[in-house]
Amino acid sequence: MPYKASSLARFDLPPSEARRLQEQIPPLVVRRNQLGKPQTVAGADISLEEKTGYAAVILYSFPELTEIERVWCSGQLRFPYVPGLLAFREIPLLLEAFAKLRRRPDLILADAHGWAHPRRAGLACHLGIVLDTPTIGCAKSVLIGKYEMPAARSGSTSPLRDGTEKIGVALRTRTGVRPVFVSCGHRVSLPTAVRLTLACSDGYRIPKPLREADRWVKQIRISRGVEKIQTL
DNA sequence: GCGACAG
DNA sequence: ATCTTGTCGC
Repeated sequence: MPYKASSLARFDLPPSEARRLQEQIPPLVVRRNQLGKPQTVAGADISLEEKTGYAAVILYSFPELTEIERVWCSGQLRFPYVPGLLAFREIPLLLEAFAKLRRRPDLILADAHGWAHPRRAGLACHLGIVLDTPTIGCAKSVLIGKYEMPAARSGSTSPLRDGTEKIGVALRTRTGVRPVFVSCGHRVSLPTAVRLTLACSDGYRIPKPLREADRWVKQIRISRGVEKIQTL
């Protein structure tokens, strides 16, 4: 089943226009639960060498977290890395990877922020809208906002705020280890996003779907790099 | 003007 | 993100 089309699926834009496009996103973002009990969850990540990017998506059953299928693809990244515009750099390749998936995920974990973005239009929100699929933003560091360190215990949270607005949470996914930053992507409320992120965590800081996608895509990048050298 | 800045 | 060895600590 193809993904629903979106007028926001335009990524070959100059940074100034990309920012303008992002302003259209917040009103379209659904930050309440609009997902049933997810039966599957996908982790997506990108690895790069020079301008060539590799994207991988691994689909798991939920809540068992048993792998169902994995896909990857590679291509040239046209957009530079600009803080706040990560979506324009990574989403095109991610879309190619998701298109290869035989089954549509009920939920996607993105290695990026969602609502916790200067214009409330992080990659997780953008991807969720373009794919018309529930998404959660799960980032390893802050892009915008301030927070107090949550209690050391796994499961502890503390709000991530931009001024007076709570835009996400710092979440301990593992006791004694620095937190990850969870924010709404699309069709998932913040409390549910936290609950689902914890449900995808298995004793490591990074939730399993993202950790495994990251590990696999880096491995692909390296082996492909060697392949290239040996061909010369 | 200065510092911050997902991946 | 990626470049990189050893090293501190549970």
